[in-house]
Amino acid sequence: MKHWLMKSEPDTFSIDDLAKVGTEPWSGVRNFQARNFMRQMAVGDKVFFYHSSCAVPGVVGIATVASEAHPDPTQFQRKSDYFDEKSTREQPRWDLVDVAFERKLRRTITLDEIRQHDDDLGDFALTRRGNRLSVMPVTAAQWKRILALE
DNA sequence: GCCAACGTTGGC
DNA sequence: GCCAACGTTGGC
Repeated sequence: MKHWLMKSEPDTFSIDDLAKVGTEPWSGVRNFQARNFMRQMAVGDKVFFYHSSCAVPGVVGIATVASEAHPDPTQFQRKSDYFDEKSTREQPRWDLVDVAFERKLRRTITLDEIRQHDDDLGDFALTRRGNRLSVMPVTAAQWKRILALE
């Protein structure tokens, strides 16, 4: 089983939104590296749900991967913000996975806190300078250490 | 294949 | 709202 971190802006889609719907197709990823990570996901993988672009950025919950990667339907929808004219049904460019709610953390493990533990965490995409990836891998050791902060 | 211009992300 | 950093695009 692998571990991941997925970012979401709480104004758009928060952990409470995920709790409400239960399962959400993670549409709208339009970055090749992030897409490739989703292609590596398997059902049952654990996901840190991370709130970005907000007052207190950080890990707010845990989700699980609920489907293999499959084509993101929004890439075909002309009216969608995520429409991609280079995508065809035969050769879609963008995939998504379904993400299922598992639980909210008892408190937010803030980005600030995670940074303070950089030495224990080793190389971590989230705190790498200039990182903008919205989907990234987390090692088992990083998962354990971050969760221990809860 | 280089690289400037542009758009986006995301912390602050 | 600012801006650093980065990915993508497109001209050459």
